[in-house]
Amino acid sequence: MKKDTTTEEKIREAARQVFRSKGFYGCTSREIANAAGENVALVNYYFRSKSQLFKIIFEAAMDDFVLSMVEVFGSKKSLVEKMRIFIDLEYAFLAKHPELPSFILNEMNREDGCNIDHQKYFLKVAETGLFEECFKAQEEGYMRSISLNSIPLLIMSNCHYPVMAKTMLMQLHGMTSKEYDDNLNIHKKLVSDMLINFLFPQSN
Amino acid sequence: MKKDTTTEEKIREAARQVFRSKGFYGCTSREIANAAGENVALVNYYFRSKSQLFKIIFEAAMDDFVLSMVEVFGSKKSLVEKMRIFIDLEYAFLAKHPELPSFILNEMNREDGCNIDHQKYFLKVAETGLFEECFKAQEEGYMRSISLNSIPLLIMSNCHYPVMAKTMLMQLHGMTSKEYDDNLNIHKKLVSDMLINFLFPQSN
DNA sequence: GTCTATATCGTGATAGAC
DNA sequence: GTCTATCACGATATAGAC
Repeated sequence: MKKDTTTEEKIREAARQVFRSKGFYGCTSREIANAAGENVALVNYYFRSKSQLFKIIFEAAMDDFVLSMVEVFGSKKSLVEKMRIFIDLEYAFLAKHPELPSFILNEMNREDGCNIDHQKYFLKVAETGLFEECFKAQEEGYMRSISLNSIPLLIMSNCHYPVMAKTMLMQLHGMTSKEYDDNLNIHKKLVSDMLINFLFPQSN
Repeated sequence: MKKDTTTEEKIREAARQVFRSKGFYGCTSREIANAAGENVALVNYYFRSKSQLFKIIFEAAMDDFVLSMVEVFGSKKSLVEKMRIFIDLEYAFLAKHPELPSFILNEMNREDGCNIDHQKYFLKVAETGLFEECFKAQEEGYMRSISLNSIPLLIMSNCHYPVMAKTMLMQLHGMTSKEYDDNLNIHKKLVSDMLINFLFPQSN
């Protein structure tokens, strides 16, 4: 079924998994090679260096990271609908990629940030017209008049943080992983209601 | 003015600063020694190893982390008042220690988590009686009946994430550090209003 | 393309002079 | 207590045989 995955693909996939869960400094080239079932020489043969390989993985992660935002907000639904759908999709997406928000934030904060042009990714979000649409809705009194900067921040805070803090929350409440997952589902509904009610007051 | 800070204190303070901003794997013993204006031998003379030193710094960070929660929620005010005060104090606290939430979450997620008993810190939060008080308020219809697990999560999401995501937000909106700080202040008010309105519906 | 062997460097930690 | 010198190890990266 797996078909003929090439050595290069095996290494890339292993790097993806290892880098995302441990970060650039948290792992070694050998660890990636082993995870791929290969040796270190091949890692450098295909990708020249650990840094180069990381850069590829990070950029792919940024693509994943902004893709879900862009897809939903670029669609033709009403703003409230988009918001609800986005939160739902984002929770589903993060259930599959729980390490992504921490990975992105941490690696963006590294001094030695790999010379990556982060900004181009965020331009994609702006290009969906999300901000213009919110501004218009605010003019019409349909949406609460708050800073446009606060809107994505409210959404991301309430979608990303809950998955980033999994370990801490399990300790705080003495939960198992299963119990945490159940709670996350309940929490999602709250977040959705709270944000919609706050951002679109008359939609009660 | 600085009085006689001992060598040991200088190293501890340097370690605190470096570990918090870069994490355990993100820095070296020599880097800490240099930051303290001393050499590596002294680091190990006073603290035996990098791991031992880290453990001390991490535990102090956990104290800081839960202290603000415990202080406010252990006080004698009404629940709504506590909530508003807590959010205010938390934003002020995080303005001084913006690296703390990322540091705690990241280091707790390390496999090699230094044999630290995290749980005892979170017991302190539970011991304030916060959860019982919320439960009682819910019984009385004063507070929205949501899972007790979701309450601290809503608060932390909206207090911690905004400071953790500083770099990303600056890129997303093309802001300077100063502009980010101004926005954060505006955001704090929104968060406060949103959470209070959601958790205590009749307090409008 | 793939492997073994190796060069080079930086790291944590310590020995030993003062 | 403090420093210099050094050890032992593991890291990235590459040379060179196959």
